[in-house]
Amino acid sequence: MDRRQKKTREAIFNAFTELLSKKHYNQITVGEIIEKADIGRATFYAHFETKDFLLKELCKELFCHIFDATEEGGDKHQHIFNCDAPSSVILHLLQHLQKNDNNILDLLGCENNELFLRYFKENLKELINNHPHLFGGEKPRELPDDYWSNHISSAFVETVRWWIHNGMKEEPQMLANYFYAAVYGNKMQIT
Amino acid sequence: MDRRQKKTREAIFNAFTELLSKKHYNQITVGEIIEKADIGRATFYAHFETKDFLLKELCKELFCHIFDATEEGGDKHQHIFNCDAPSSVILHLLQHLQKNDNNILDLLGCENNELFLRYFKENLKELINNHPHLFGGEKPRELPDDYWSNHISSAFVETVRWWIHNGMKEEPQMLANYFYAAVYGNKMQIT
DNA sequence: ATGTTACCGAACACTGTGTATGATAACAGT
DNA sequence: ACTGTTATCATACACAGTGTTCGGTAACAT
Repeated sequence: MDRRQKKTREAIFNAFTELLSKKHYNQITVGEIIEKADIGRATFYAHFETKDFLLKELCKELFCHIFDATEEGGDKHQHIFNCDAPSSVILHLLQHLQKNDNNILDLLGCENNELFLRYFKENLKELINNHPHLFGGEKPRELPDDYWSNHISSAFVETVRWWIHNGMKEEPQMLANYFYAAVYGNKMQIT
Repeated sequence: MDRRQKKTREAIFNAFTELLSKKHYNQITVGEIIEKADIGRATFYAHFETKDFLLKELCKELFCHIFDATEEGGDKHQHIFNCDAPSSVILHLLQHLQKNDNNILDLLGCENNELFLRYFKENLKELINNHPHLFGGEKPRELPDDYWSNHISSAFVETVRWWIHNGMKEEPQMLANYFYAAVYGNKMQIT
């Protein structure tokens, strides 16, 4: 990719991220973005069709980043999906969030968090559908698969939301325990 | 309240609701609303400061309607909060939704459902905080109160979301069982 | 050296917002 | 029935934001 393209794309993302952490998405104008990114108006529209597309691209990059970095130098995608201890996947995710790479927390903590959490949940649900034991635990017999994957993916996202909303005082370890206690009725403990 | 005011307010709500069921909130313009409601532009702004305020008012009315109508001629607010069988509260709510008073389902089913479910969840959570046994069941000891109320209110809203998204094929009775199985690990059954 | 491509800046048409005005008609109280 | 109040209307308006166009310039790849 052309060095210039990469540069402006980066500049747009940075400006957009910074603005998102300060004000609500709806109130951010393209004018503000290009001013902060210091690029021309036409250039912005050459990269992104609309503000909505920019947001979607940002979400995609963030989500990919989270799941790529979760495997810290391990055997690539195998690590997270076919992990020996599925119960530690959630721990990995939470620890990764805590490190705040890419300023993800700024975005999850601000008033725009709905935007990202929604996107996050949808992808998470899909992952769970493809890898039912991603988070370990057993589904109660009488529940439809889809209901259950929806339930645990929302439970996870809601755990994160609660965590952030309360100032992230708890350690990831504790959070993971909360999650398992709420979802699996305390039948599983992380050690 | 002046008969004229009531009329235009009603007209605005109806027009807005109809538009919401057809297109996304962000793409609805004040112009469309006043045209469908057949009122003057200035009149709209005499009632609602902005489109956002209109939405908030609509949410408020819907939520109040749901919780008022849940007690069907009973002993007023006592009925829902101090119910003999707390496990039937959720059943009441689901049955009420199924009846689709006020076209609530149109709004929950359309692409704007995020808007309403979010509002619904927040109020539900507050209710649960004030009436911990609204849905019955026991909280696992080690969980903070707030985490738990957040968990079950989201679980309920997510149940409704799943139901709607899947065409509402299940009976409220079945849905309630799903909810209790997921949240309380099947320790409680509605009879 | 040359052709390609990204960027700039400025201008532009267009859509939507929220406000102001003066006239009209429905309302409420006496 | 009379009167003052108030909600509504139609129109016009200033303003902000969107997305496009175009000719010129500089960075890029070969």
